[in-house]
Amino acid sequence: MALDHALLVSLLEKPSSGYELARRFDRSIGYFWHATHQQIYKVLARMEEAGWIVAEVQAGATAPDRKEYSVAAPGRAELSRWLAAPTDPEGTRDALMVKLRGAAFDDPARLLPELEHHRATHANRLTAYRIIETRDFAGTLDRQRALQYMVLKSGIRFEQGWLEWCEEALEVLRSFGQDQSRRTTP
Amino acid sequence: MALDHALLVSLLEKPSSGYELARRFDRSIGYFWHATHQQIYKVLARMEEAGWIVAEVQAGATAPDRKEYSVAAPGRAELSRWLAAPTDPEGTRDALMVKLRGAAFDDPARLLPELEHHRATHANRLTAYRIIETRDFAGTLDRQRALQYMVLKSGIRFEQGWLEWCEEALEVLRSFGQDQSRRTTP
DNA sequence: CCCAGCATGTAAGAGGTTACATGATTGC
DNA sequence: GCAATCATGTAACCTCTTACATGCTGGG
Repeated sequence: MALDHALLVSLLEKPSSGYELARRFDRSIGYFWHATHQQIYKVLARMEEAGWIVAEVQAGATAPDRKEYSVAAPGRAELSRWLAAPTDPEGTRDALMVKLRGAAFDDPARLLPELEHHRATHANRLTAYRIIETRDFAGTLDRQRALQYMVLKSGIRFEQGWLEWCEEALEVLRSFGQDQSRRTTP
Repeated sequence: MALDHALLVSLLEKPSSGYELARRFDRSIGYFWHATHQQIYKVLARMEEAGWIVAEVQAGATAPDRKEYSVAAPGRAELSRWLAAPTDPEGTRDALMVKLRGAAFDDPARLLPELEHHRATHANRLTAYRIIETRDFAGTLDRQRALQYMVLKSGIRFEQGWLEWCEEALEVLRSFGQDQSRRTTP
């Protein structure tokens, strides 16, 4: 149930419409939590009914009237409660790892494009993060900035780790290319 | 739909009952993909109906008869197809990052126990991986072993990154402890 | 005139979690 | 006798994804 809280934080940072939130979940916030607009609208409606957020309807300007949500006192209280409540680190679920172990029963070389694609993706993300780092987090930071920077830093660390691992995995897979045996269990 | 494939790989590595698979998903396989027994039984039933796997019923020994599943030709074909099909690196979803950004609107010190818990969890996992590493992956490795080792290495890299990041985050949070202002937006 | 962007949603289905349910065997 | 382990599942519920649906405004 953490999408609720991600939206609360997002709305505290800046009151927004569902549409705007959806766009932010495709960029900045999306780097550590992603969600589609369908999900977002549903959760916003639920939270409004619960009184966690309030909508200010801005009529006239747009086709369906724009609704700008902001966090109400109960929403703030709920966020505060959730912040102090312990959560276990989430279990990993990575299809690529399954594929690697599965490659032992197929031709490992078929994974090469996949791994290269992953490497490229992680390299791109790392570059994007580095740009944000120099642009937004140089010099002295206030408390909010410092916290945001910690989040960005986790992303940087993470992507760099992935990148290095991809290189290593590619080397290992390529070293298999020499021998022509196709399966370990034919 | 990747649990199907995780189970196929697992059954190729060793034909098993649903119960055994569930236990392995709580340990070795669970390090990169977790699933409950309820899920596993459902997917096994579906895959058996689809002809991907076959069950050998071992009657008599246990209360509900034990069913040992192994992968049939169509299952192998499906796995092969999936291995070559591209998948995007999955989007991150980390509640801890949401909490960090949320802490700017609350007392950041309340996150300390959570972060310490995370640090401890990642430290424990790292230790567990290191033990597996020395025990199972020393010396020369065949192809299957080399692939498994790559998976383990990603886990090690990952946990080490988390660990270092946790230390860093704890230091930053503690540095806030000096000033007593409670909220950025009161 | 058309397309991109803004803005809202509904609906069906797949996947995942939590709780419930049963029953034999083995070791203490 | 009791608890742990082996072994199978069902049911309710929630979340997430994918597809569908509508309609205005502004720029080229």
